[in-house]
Amino acid sequence: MRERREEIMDAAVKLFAHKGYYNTKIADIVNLVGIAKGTFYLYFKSKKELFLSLIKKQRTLIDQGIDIKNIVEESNDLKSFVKILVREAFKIYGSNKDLTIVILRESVSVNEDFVGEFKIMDKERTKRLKSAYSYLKEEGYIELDNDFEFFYYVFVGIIESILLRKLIMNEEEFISEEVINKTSNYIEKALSI
Amino acid sequence: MRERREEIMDAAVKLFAHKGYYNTKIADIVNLVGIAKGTFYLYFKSKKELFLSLIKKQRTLIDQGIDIKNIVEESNDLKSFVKILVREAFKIYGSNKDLTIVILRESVSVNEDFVGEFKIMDKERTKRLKSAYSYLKEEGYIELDNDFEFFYYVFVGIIESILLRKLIMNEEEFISEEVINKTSNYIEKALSI
Amino acid sequence: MRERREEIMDAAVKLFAHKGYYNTKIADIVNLVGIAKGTFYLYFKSKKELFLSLIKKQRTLIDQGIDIKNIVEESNDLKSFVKILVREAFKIYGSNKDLTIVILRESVSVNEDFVGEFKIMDKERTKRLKSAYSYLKEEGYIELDNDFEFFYYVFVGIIESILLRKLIMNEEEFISEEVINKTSNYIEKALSI
Amino acid sequence: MRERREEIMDAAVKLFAHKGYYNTKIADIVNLVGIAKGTFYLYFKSKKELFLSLIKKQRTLIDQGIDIKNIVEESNDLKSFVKILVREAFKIYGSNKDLTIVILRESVSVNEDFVGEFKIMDKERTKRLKSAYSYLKEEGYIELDNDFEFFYYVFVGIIESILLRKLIMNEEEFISEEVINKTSNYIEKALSI
DNA sequence: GATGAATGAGAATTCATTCAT
DNA sequence: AATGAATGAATTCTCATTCAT
Repeated sequence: MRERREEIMDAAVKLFAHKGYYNTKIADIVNLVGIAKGTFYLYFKSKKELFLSLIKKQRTLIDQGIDIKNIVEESNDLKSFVKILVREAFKIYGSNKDLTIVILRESVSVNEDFVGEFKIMDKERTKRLKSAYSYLKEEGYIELDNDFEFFYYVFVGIIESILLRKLIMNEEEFISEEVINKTSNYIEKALSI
Repeated sequence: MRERREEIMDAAVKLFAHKGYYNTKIADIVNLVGIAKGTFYLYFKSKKELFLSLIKKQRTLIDQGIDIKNIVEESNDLKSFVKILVREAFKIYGSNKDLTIVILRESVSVNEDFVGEFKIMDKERTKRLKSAYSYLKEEGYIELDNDFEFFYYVFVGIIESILLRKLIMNEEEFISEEVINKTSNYIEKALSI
Repeated sequence: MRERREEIMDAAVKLFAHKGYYNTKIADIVNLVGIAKGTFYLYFKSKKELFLSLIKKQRTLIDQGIDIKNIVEESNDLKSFVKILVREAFKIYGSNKDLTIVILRESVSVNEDFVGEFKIMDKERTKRLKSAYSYLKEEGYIELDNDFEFFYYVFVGIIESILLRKLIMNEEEFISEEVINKTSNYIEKALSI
Repeated sequence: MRERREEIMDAAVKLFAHKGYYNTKIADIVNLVGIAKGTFYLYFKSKKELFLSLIKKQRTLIDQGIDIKNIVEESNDLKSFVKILVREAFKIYGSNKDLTIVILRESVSVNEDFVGEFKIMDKERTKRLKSAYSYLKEEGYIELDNDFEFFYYVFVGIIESILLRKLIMNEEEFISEEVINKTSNYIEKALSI
């Protein structure tokens, strides 16, 4: 039998993705899992803690899934770098659709209890993108006057925009080669000299 | 004296922007305005109705502020077109910072009561961007194989990404000429042949 | 121009009859009259006072409309007595339909503020019926063992039952000769030797 | 321990009978039962639902308590029929005094939410009385020109009039043989040839 | 007399959390 | 470990009444 704690997280992710954090009640979650209310509190101190666990899970997934160093080694120009990065990103997000939806949605919202975690998340992403940025610049793959701030906006903005829409539309196979190609093409063009 | 209704909307926008819809209570709003609870309900049927009014206000602002036809007339290539559009967009959003934050944040969330309104908002934006897209294509300013879907992702993704961060960081003068230039540059490069 | 006070009472009666005391709001009343809320309180101390005035009005109408002494003089047997009484009663109630509905409905309900008034109303009716009862007994028109309690139940029960249904069904001309005949026939039979 | 749900209904009936639906607050009910507010909502969706349950309970009681077919079989003339019916009715109502008061009182009032239920109640009563009426006519126990409408008024009017007064006066033993006799006597006389 | 914006006490309802079993 | 009935603080909303203009 799967771990209770994970069962609960899975149910919660489904509900959060479809109804949002505030409209998902503990009652909904335990109903979906098929346990009693009290049981929930054996595994999570509170609804907040559950949510924090989800953020951490997403962090871990990305951490383990995206390794800039690896991508650097595999790529020999801006085009190939961006393409691999986009493919990796889509692969992770696409295999955790509901969790991705939850994070995308709630990360822009403003719950005092979660901002801390989301800031950490953002910091790590920034760190990853910064190392990518350094590499691309060193290699002369992107303009000298290209500053990191906008490098970040282009990457994050385009990818999140696509993710949000494709995931919410619930497109089964949105990580097609075509989408990866197009996405990386546009990003590459925006960033290239 | 300013209209009560607007006073309430202003206070609500401030609070929604900082604490989110769910964490802002009617009590917070009336305290900020300095009125009694009952007074709130003279001007709004409910908290929901207040929020819907805010969405409509944003729609109106954008509707009146962005006129693709005008921009088309004033521009003679992709570069100038994008620049004017970006400038106009930033001007509107920048002069209604809190409202923009509220809409950006809550529009990705999933409140059954609001999805309808947000869908309308998205439809109108799509319509605007489609007419821009048609013009650019007719004039040969963008690639033939550029499809609207990604045209939309690039525009919306980059702009929203910038807005969200700049607004939340509360940068007083984020609509500098430099930001407009950079933003439009990246978008233009992404879209150009 | 009609007296404001009466205008208000008329509007209130209409609303009370259709929606009941609790579901009729001061706002409804002033809207129907076409005056401001404050104006209402120039003529009535409170919603309660308005309602008490209505009860008193009904009392007055019945007081002035039903004169047992008169009916006694005009009748020469149980049949004629009951018939005249029923006719008079229906005439009064029928020409104040809404007010009658209001009183019939609210008199059985239990608002502490009104029980006093309704008790007075009941006392006066009891007094009227008692004098009728005395007369009928003296004349030997009703059985010796007929006690007043049931005499009262028969009269009040049958008439109220008919009134309630006919009024609520909103039968325009419910006070037809036929209804009067039937009603008095049944009552008479119930009471006769 | 008695069922919570029934405990709540019992407390509510007492309060509704004494103070009416509108003057009885959820707070009153839970105080009388000795539970927290939230507990109320574990057993009833709302105050309305609680009231609807009470109406249905009364319907069930009457349904199970009065069987016209049975009464027909046990009786051999109008007198005996009416007497048995009156006795049965008084027995049911008398053993659920408060509930009867509540229903008698609120059924004449005009709450949009309850009219539906009260109409059903009235329909069932009409059906019962109609079958009684048919039987009595077939057997020649009541006049040929006696129409059902007035048959209904006599029965319902007299019985409700007695019930309302006796119950509100809170006469402990109002279902005495004497009251049954008198009541059925009057009704019988009113209806007989 | 007339107004109607403002009031605020009070009511119904929700839901995360607890705890005795 | 598991349960689920019970809790009550917190929240939204209502509406009779007031009072400055």
